[in-house]
Amino acid sequence: MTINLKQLSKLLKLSPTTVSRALADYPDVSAKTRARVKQMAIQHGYQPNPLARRLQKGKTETIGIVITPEQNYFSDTFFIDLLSGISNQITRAGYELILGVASDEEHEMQSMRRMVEGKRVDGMILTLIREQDPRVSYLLDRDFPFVLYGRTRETRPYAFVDMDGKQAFEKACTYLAGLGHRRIALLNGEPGFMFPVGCREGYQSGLFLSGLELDPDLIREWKHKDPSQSSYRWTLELFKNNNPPTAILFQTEAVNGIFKGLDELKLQPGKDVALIGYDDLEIARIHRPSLSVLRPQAREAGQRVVNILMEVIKGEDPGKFQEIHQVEMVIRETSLPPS
Amino acid sequence: MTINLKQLSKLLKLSPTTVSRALADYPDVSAKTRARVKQMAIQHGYQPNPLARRLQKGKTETIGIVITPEQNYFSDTFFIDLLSGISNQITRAGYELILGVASDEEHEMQSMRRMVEGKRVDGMILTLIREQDPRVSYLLDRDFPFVLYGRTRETRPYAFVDMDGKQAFEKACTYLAGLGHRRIALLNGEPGFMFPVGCREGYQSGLFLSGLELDPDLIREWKHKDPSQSSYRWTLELFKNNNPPTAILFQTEAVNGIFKGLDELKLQPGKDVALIGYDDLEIARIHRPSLSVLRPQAREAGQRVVNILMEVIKGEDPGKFQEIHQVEMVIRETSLPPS
DNA sequence: CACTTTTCCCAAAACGTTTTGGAAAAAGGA
DNA sequence: TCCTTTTTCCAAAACGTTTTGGGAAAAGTG
Repeated sequence: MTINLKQLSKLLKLSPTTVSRALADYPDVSAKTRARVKQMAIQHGYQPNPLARRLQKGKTETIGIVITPEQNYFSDTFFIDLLSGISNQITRAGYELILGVASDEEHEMQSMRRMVEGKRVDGMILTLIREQDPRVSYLLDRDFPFVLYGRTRETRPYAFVDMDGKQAFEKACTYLAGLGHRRIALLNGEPGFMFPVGCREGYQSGLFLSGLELDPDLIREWKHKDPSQSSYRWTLELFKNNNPPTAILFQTEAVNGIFKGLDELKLQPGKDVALIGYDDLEIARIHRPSLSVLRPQAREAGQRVVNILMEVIKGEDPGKFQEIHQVEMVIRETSLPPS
Repeated sequence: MTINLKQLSKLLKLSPTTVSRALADYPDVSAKTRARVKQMAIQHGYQPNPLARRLQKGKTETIGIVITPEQNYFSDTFFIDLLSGISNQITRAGYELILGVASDEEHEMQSMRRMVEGKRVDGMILTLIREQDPRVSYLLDRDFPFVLYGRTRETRPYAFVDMDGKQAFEKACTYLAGLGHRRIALLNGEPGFMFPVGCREGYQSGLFLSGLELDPDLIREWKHKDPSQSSYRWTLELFKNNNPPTAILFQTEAVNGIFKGLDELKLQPGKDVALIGYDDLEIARIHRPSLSVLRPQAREAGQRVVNILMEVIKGEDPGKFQEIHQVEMVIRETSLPPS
């Protein structure tokens, strides 16, 4: 059915060497034969066998990524957008994306080690980064190429693409303060992960810039394993306060719980309590009133991650690639002045 | 760093042949040397280079899958559960899962062709199957191994694992009728896909078994691209009926729109309208009242898909593998008798 | 014309396995 | 003991590429 290099070269009455080099645009094959080779290759639908090529080149032409189901990041459009950017860029480079699905931290590490130590990939992409992330130290220790989507606490240089969560939350916070809100709550992601750290920094800095004082009673953290339930409980909690918030900042993942809590408290989202979420999930656009959000460009970030990883694989210094992307704020209907 | 077969055999003062055969448990190597070889292999952490092995064996040891972002199947736990079952089973077989992300039908096909014609995979897994699915005919035409999660209209024999959507909806329908509901609506998935076909059949058969008549006004279809919005509109529509439903069957993906519609109509889910959804998504468990659902076992299905695919790759007749899995019904709080 | 340079092509080696087809050594049978 | 069978090992080939290291022919130079 499919033709290989030897057969193609026989057809052309050339050596496999020349055919290979013609297809790879080496200068030491004449323009005429190159054209002839390429034409014949197309005509017979020749494609070099990837396995043979990779073996010879000593490269797997493959990138690995491991996801975890608990990772509610997977919910809705955000993660799939990131993955889409990653996948498309990898395909464009002629590479492959191999996927591991791990049920917990231990299997996550195990899956990654299989890829790395089994010589199954040239590089790794990591998401949902923890403050202390064993995956990062593992890869740094053996000098294996990788790029983080996110950041971690690590002094050695490494490559990452991250969203500017700090600046985003600062922007949202000062925006709300500018509308007259003085009691702004933060329903943040779970500690241990790196992302909530930036959110909190931005929140604090936003309060400070607006001349507001930080009240620890207005900060709560929901659980990754169970965003809706935990955020529901914390919402009720927040309003037990005798000086309750008039606005809440949060990750959109937690929105169902918040809506539910507010509903139970007979508070109308947007009207009685201003809301701004991080991530523009479907529910944010659908809901009435529609939810104001901070919108990271996941697709673009995914593409950058891959481009950077390719450079790192080529041997570039990972420390050179540390990108922090701006996050846009989309004002919809849940960010009005306090009533 | 890592050792290869030649180096290992030198260490053992054996030929590469013998070492290779010892590790593969061939009977023509003595128990003693086999033990010696294995011990040394473990000690040095030897792992055969997958590229070399695959090239020699003429197998990629790789399975491909292509997903699309619109595929709101991706939402929440369902699809990730399926993927998790697939991934784990593939890993167990020493294989790899490569992932394509395609933005539309055309790119979906393109991505699959790259995998198949580029000799990048030994088999394909297909999800979100359409009634007429060009992917299926493509693969059948070139006799390439594949397994469907779902079914399609195709006379040639092929392997699939599917959920018994028909039986599930029949069960839900008769259950509701048994409670006294006489006006049961179906908010079904988009035509063109295969899945809603079974749902509708089950719905009709359930009505029939309960001695109820089918009213076309009680059947509506939401759009894949926009489940919430379209189901919201259809919910409002359903209750404009001068003989409105007292119960709705639907796919849980569409639940947000339904809740919203009912809310606007001042109807309480579970109390004024009974609801049973297909798929046990997080929202179904979280919501108060909690949603009664039909629960497919996605993880198990994923594992079966892989096991079957392995058989088909070995050359077994695909027609032998056609599995329809039972779907369990979970009664929670939204399936009460009519008020 | 004789020499050097450039252009164009190729044979052979290499990548790291597994498989094929023996062959030597040991064991069994008479 | 001699012949046959079984056990245990291995050299060489193969998988399909790319790279290495030339080498012959053509073109340029004086």
